[in-house]
Amino acid sequence: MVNVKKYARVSERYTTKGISARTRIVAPKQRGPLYSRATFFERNCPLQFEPRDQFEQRQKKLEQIQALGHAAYPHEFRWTHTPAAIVAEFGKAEAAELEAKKVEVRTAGRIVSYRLMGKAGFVHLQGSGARIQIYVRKDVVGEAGFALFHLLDMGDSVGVRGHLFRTKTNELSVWVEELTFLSKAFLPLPEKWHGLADVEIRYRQRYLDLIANEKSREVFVTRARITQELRKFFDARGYIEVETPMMHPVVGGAAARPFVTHHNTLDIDLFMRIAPELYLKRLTVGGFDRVYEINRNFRNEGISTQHNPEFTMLEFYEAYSNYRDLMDLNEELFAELAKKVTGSTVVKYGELELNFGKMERLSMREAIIKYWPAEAGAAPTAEELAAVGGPTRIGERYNAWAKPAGAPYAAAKGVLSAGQWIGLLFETFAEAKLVQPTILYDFPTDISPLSKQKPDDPTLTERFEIYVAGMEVANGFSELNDPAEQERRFLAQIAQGGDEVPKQLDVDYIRALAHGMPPTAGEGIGIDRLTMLLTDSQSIRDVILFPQLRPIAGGAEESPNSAETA
RNA sequence: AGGGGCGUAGCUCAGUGGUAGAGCAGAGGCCUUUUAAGCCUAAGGUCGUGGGUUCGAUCCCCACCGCCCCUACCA
Repeated sequence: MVNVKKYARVSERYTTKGISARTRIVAPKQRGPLYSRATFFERNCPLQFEPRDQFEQRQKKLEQIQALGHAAYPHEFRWTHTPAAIVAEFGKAEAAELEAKKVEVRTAGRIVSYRLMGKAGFVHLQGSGARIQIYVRKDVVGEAGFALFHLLDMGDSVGVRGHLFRTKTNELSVWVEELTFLSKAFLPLPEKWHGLADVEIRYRQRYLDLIANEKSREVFVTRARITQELRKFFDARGYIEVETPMMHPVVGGAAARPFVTHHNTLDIDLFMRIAPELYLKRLTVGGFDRVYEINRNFRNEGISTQHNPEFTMLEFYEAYSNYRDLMDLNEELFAELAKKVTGSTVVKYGELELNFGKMERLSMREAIIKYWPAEAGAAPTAEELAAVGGPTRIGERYNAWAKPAGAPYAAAKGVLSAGQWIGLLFETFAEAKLVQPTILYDFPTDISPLSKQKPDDPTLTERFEIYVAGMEVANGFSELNDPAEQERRFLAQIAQGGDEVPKQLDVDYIRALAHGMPPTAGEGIGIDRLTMLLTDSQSIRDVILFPQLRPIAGGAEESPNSAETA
């Protein structure tokens, strides 16, 4: 709980009532102890943030800046160079050259270091992802300009006009002739050389993370480049990008628990989508032969370093192709993407070096044979895995060893079909072994309700997944386009029951298939995980700007009247 | 959900069963080429919360809360 009495006492000392209405700030709610309501005498800035002493102090400084004749919140600053542009253009220019040219620049940024030395001072401005030092002298900017300089704090935004030079220590700097106040920071920046280390604040107040941690900024710039390159890749191949509904009357397209929401006027429950798949395939029926969507999916499941309740997926569909065509396309896509984004097809990921230049291909049955633990006895053969009742026997044989040995146990929920056993065995001991980019193909039909069966073996489908660093990053298949078979599989799923399975038949999807869908291959790629791999991030929260976190206990619900009623 | 770790000044961290420590940030002063600028002064803490043991708890014990990691479901 907020210590109301303490704040009330402080408030009497530092009243902010002289500040004009225009200086009000609108700020996000924070955890309880970090903010409170102003007292009756401080209506101009109703929310008070911690640290209070600086919050008050800096508001007073803004008043003084206004008293010097500056606007509290100027509307623009015309610049000629961003800090990054100065560094890029003149980073190598020598002192004599700069002196001769006397390059005039106007640039702006946020103050990230501030060193005042009597009648002069040095400041670093951060903007456009770079830093440029500025040098402010009293005898150059004048009495009024230097008074303004005195009232600046770390975190403030300023603009400067001046020329470039190099200091004694040879740092490229702006010799400031005119200083323009742009915006006041009432709250301090994160600590200056440890930066912002508190991961919770990094996620909750991402803006601070982006200011303080260059690595974090780079991750999100890279993320933007990834989606940009993906769009280029598909656009160049004749695809069109679409947006399909995020609110679905019937869940489908994946096995996952949905979020439920409600539409008031229609008075119906809607499901936040768990996959765009069924809508995108309706579009291939409609004649969009090559179509993709990059957007959010929502799954009401666990949160972990690899799972966020909302995550971004690229899904794409290509008519007249099959899953082999997609495998080839993926090899090209991953290699090209890695190269364009990181500069190399070999990418560092933690302790690993991932080679996107080449993808191993392995069928699911081969993976089980290959990664079968040697201690568990002789590995099963391909014939055993294909035999009637084979997978069940193999699963029981594995578990008979795993349980006493303390190895990962293949915990079957209820009675599993042969295909379910294959999938379970793969996940139990093989999946985590797929470190280098691997295309794992030929999934059992039982666990692939939307994939087309193999012509020579109806127990298997033409489906593959891509694994990297033990993580599933993509899932694609030759799309099942036989409406009768699709209906049979949906009904089998519904009969199977369980939270993760659709409970309702998507009749319109079957009808769409009944209008005839060309042979089509489709795939989904997890953009968050892909970004993790290409930015060397170990947690999905490091690649999602505002990851879902547990709400702050008490804080957000703090009574607006608590200070007044205390 | 189960197991492990962490929680001390605004930040990063020391520390002790007997009145709480540093650096940085913030305030005041000096300083016209600094860059972790420097020097001087003062200020800043319900040691996560609640119980218990004790003459006395920030420290020991218990519970709870929050965050992180691992495992389970999942992409």
